[in-house]
Amino acid sequence: MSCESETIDALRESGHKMTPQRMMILTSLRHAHGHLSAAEIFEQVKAAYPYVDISTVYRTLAVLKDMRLISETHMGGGDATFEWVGTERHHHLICRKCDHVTQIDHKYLDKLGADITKATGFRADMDHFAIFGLCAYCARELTAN
Amino acid sequence: MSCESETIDALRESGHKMTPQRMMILTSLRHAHGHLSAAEIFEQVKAAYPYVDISTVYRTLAVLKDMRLISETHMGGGDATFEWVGTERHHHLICRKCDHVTQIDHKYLDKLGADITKATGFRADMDHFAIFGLCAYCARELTAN
DNA sequence: CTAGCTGCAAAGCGTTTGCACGATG
DNA sequence: CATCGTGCAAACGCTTTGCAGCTAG
Repeated sequence: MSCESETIDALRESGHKMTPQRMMILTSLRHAHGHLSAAEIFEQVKAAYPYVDISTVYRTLAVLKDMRLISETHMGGGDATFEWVGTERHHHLICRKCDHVTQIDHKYLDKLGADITKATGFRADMDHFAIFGLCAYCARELTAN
Repeated sequence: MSCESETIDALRESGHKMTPQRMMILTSLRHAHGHLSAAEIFEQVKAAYPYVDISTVYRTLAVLKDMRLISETHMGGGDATFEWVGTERHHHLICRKCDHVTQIDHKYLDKLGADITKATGFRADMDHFAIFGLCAYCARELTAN
């Protein structure tokens, strides 16, 4: 798995150790195209390494989040989801009626971030956004009534 | 408290009953300028009506949220916050370093909502947004290092 | 009168923490 | 060999739910 080497180096340089558990959590997040809950990561890792504990997953996620290698998002449901901060950024549109999730391109939010910084000096994290609303289908159905 | 009358009517028309508890939760939310957690609402209501239960607060908040009279936002900390959906909409900028919260005007997000609808048909709830990032002060401090 | 609301108590859920052992660098 | 990470188990805090009695319309 040499494709993870720069991540491993980043961890080491910030004083963290590399363990098989962390390796697998890392791989799980990198190979997942989309967001994973802590429980989903736990299941994936456990498939290959049955003795991992959910607390190890949470602890590793906290480290990775601090290093800003992953992002955490609360999508309305009880649990948080985590996602690798890759190059192609995207954002989620979550329907509050049917819970369907679609994605939108980063370009829609890019300008917003720039505007906010210009106006207030605040540097918004524009990695990963969860926007709630009504999807096209549910909106149509609701106005029909 | 005749200033709440249109809200009461709205509740009645959607088949809900008006109770003293709901009245106070409603008042608490309307008079609060800003966001309140369920626990904060609970405390406020309990001050005037000591026998309320926290579960009543949650149940009422669920009803109000369904009717879109209030909005729910997860601001990073463990608990959700609720806010009256008034006329002047605003959004929160939350610093991930110092946890300082500032507000921005609705106009910055208005166009974003319109763009998203045009592109995807998704009707975004642009009532209340929580945007994470670095505030001007922390951003300056971080780049200085 | 009857659907809906309340208080109470208990459970549920995702998440966090204390501890002693084991692994990493 | 010192430090950091792990598994285990238990605790945690916010939120939800079942139930019997009460209340609004």
